[in-house]
Amino acid sequence: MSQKSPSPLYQSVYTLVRQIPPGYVTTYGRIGQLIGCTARTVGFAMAALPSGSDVPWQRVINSLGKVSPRTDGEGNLLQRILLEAEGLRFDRNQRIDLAAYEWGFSDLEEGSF
DNA sequence: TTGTTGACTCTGA
DNA sequence: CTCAGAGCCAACA
Repeated sequence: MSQKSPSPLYQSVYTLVRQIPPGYVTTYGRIGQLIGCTARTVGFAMAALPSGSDVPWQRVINSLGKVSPRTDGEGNLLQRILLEAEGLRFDRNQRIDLAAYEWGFSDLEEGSF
């Protein structure tokens, strides 16, 4: 059952995002460095992500700790709702405290304090 | 093949 | 801290 549509690179992104536990978030750049690509490529993979997928794309945010202004429009709003349901805390400017919620891929990235 | 676009990040002011 | 510009890689026509 090989999936032909998406590139192997995309699968790497999705697989990595699936490893994110509930209540935690990560940034595009972090994933990009782990898979060996730039943040733009990671965001591109997310954009190609179909609705109803098993990938918690909602836990993927930008380095600013905020949801990205998707082209869909209401997508960023949905992301905020989903993250709040996970137990995350949003700032007055809809910003998340990465220092408390950013997941460092403990299983893949050792150390990190 | 080239050119454009995109859910980003970095550096400078 | 915020705002603005440039760089980056990958997919699509």
